[in-house]
Amino acid sequence: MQVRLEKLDAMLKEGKNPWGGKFEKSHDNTEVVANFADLDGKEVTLAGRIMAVRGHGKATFVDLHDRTGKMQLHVKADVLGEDRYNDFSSLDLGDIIGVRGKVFRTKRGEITVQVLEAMLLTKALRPLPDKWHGLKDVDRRYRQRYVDLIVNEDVRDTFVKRTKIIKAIRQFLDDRGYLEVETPVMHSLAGGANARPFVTHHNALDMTLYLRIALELHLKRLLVGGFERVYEMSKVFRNEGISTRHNPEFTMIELYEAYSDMEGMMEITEEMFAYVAKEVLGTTKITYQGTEIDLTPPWRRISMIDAIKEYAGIDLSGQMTDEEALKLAKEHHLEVEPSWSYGHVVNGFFEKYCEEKFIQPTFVYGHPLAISPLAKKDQKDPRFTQRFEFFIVAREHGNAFSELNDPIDQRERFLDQLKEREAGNDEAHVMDEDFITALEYGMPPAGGLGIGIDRMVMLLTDQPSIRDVILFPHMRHKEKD
RNA sequence: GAGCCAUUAGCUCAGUCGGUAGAGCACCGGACUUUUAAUCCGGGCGCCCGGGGUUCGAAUCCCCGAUGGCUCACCA
Repeated sequence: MQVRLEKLDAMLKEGKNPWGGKFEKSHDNTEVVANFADLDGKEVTLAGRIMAVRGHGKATFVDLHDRTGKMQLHVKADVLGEDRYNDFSSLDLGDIIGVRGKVFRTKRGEITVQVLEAMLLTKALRPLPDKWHGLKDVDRRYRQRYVDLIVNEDVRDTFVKRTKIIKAIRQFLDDRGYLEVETPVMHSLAGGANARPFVTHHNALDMTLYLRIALELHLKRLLVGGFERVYEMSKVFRNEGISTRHNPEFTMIELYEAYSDMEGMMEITEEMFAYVAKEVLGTTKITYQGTEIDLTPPWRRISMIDAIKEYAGIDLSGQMTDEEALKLAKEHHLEVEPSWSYGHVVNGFFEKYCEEKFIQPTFVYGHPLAISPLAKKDQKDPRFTQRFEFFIVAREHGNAFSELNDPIDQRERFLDQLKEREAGNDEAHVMDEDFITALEYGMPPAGGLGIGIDRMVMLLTDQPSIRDVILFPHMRHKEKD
């Protein structure tokens, strides 16, 4: 860096501008390669970052990278003249330059641009990481993602794919008549999910606000308002632990469709995954961390009670009291909370014995009422709801239900949640009177679905950690030394 | 929050039994006009994550801390 600062000083003294300005590119690098037949022998202007230099005395080869890829430049003293050749030679790896030159093919067959004119557009003051090993230090890769992106091509590819995935989801829903909307990020009540919120404060109104933990309750208000198909794909925030599958702020899509139900949401889920995989990867058969995953619809469907029967060998289908359920939990060494009822025990067994089994895409439906305060009851067995979660590579990717639209039932469910909260569960839902008022105006029967976008991107880009699909993941504040 | 592991040159990594710090790439100087991890010759490069301790002597052993990774817990 010291040497580069000296070079910068020298340039400034000579009256040269190391920080550039507008530069007209005639082509991107890969366009030159793609259109070589037409461009052979013609002039082009290119711009990008110097990523490799191979000097041969009075001639030099340079790899110039732009957003599309690499182009080899050939720089010769007898073309540029001695002085300007020497100027060029003083450039460093990492510098951003613009060039004008003639397209040709080298003896070795590589399409190359013979440089006729070159100008420095930006001086890089810091040296790049090792050209061969790249940047591996995970801490720095996440904290200084810009460096990661400069040197690690596969990282760039992952984030380009992420954007394509999100675009394909929008396309899929827009084609089905869905309306994309924006609802508030700051809520006076953090509802719609079981999670602890981030808390902030509005000074002028002197009121506590929460960053949203879900999109649910506002989107359902829009169903009341007459938007029959809506979705929002955006950030939500949960004040919880960080892991390879959890980031405190993450991207979620929730969609709601009037006159649909849980089964309609199953169809839309499997079709959406298949559509997106096909658009972005060209296939519905993918590999995740060495395991073949087949996203082709239809996916397996199994009830939660049947799953527990199959994988834990425990039959919870019969009528039983909360005490009996808790006793059963104890016998199987399932850790329980004092506030738990039958429904929590069912969920506990499911999480302990079943979740890890669902490698291939699977809908698990029929969640207990106690853990599903916003879902319609199962008409045949009111202990359960018309709700499903779906699992791929043993990870929950999303959650859906036939939406509860009975305001009287909804009020009771909220009251039950408040009891849980009083019993010590600080993630239980809060009462939202305005939401109940909205339901009282009439919300059409509807199916609703939420999908964790980051996990979906992990799956489709074969990345092991959520931090590999979030450009700037949350990191602990590094202590200043 | 708990356990285990890691942290050494700009980057990727070695460093044996505790004895004055090493390689490749990058960088600097030189040679070289079709190379592509170019090659060849020469050179400089260090708060060994931080702070204590043990020791004649610590990158190395011990303790505390920071940051990261993995696993677990939490979290649908």
